[in-house]
Amino acid sequence: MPENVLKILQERGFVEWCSDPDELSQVFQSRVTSGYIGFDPTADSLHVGHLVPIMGLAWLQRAGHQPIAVAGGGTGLIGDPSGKTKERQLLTLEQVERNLSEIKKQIEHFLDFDCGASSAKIVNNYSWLSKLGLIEFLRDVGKYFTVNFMIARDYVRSRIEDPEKSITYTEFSYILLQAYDFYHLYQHENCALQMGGNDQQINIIAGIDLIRKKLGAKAYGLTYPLLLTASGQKFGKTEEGTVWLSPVRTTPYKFYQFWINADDRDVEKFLKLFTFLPIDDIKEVMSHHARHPERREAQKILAGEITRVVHGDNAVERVKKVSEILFGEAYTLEDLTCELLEEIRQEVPSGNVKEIPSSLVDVLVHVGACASKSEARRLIRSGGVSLNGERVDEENYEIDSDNFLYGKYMLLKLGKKRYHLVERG
RNA sequence: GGGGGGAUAGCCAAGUGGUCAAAGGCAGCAGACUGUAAAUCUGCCGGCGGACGCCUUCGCAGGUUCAAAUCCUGCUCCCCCCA
Repeated sequence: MPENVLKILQERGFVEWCSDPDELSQVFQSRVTSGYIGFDPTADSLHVGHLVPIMGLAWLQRAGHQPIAVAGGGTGLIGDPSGKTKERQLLTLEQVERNLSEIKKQIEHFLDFDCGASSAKIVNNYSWLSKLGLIEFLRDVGKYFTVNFMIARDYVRSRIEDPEKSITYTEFSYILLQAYDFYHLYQHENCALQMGGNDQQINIIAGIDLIRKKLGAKAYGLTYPLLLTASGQKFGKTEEGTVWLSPVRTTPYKFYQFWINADDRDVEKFLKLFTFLPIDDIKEVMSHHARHPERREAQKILAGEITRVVHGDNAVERVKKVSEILFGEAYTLEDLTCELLEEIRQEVPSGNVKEIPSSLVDVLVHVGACASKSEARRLIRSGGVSLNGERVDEENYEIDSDNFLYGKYMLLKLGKKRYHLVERG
């Protein structure tokens, strides 16, 4: 018997808005229900910001319902103007396809595609949107929306009123396509629920309206809260940029570190949103954490759980070990075994250098750790550089063979958290 | 159309002929302290070079001067007031 997943989602902080919570709860309890979320194929990888919707789908499945991930292959060719102040660059068909195949692999880590009635599905809206004729579209979809409704939206109106900005017909039409998606899925996949970020509320409502007007049927919508960190930053960004799920874009080590660095005030929220731990377990973790916040137990569990799902068991073990050494009590040369260095090499920026300059300053520049010699000197002078675990206090430090562990590795630390491994090639 | 004020480094903001690469604040970087935190304290903070030096900056373009962010001329943009 399927469960009322709405209750679970609410408990875990996934629900910002729901079109009809009471009725939707009934539906969840009475039958296996399909719900979908759209993913924009604007990049070849998802990032941590996408984890909320993905986890939402995963919970749906765990409660016995069917998750559908809709890849926006068609809508991605148009571009959602929601929350955007500028016209977007259109993606080419090839770009969209390439991005989609990568994104699909990432989603597959979270969803089961072979478990009977609640098997997950990935569909590409290009497959139906591309077949839609213009006349047909204007008569069968466009007729149901007034321009008055479409320009009432703030971000549309602001772009209409500001002559500097303006909005094209293409982007203006976007909402109708998304509404049509929902309608199509309702008909062909029996999908009665659309979920999305809070900025998607109006687009979802448009779909619900279209289904009601054309089919006289009832569909439901649900939005997730937009995440901000406790310190007011947009969730998912670090100084170095977006935290991606792709190990090519963000190494598993950096990914793990991102979660380890979560603010105490955010940890509980994150554990609920980004792990499958039962609420009671999370409560227990948090009560331990409250007694000894300095141990970062909650962050460690959070980081371990998510990294395991995204990057796998092996990666977690490796990344934990590397983190322990790099951030543990001052490590000594003996700790830096050859195997460990091999692993560190995979997790931090590293470079294979043929001809090693003789001065540390030059190495720092050569390896790309510092932009100029002046910058390198400044960093050394202020005590921010250490070599194989020992601080360098000499501005003109000269490199020699002894600095290379096992004859080939040199571990540089820049500041508190940046590492760079130089490999002699 | 008339009158007044303004444009300074990533941002805010002093400076009104030399001592100005330019006070102060914020942001940023690093160190100490910590929990790989917050707060606090210290140093750095236009660029480059082995810290003296060189190069590029004070809206733009010219000019006066041994010397200009500072004076003069023209231009561009912004704000306020009067019509």
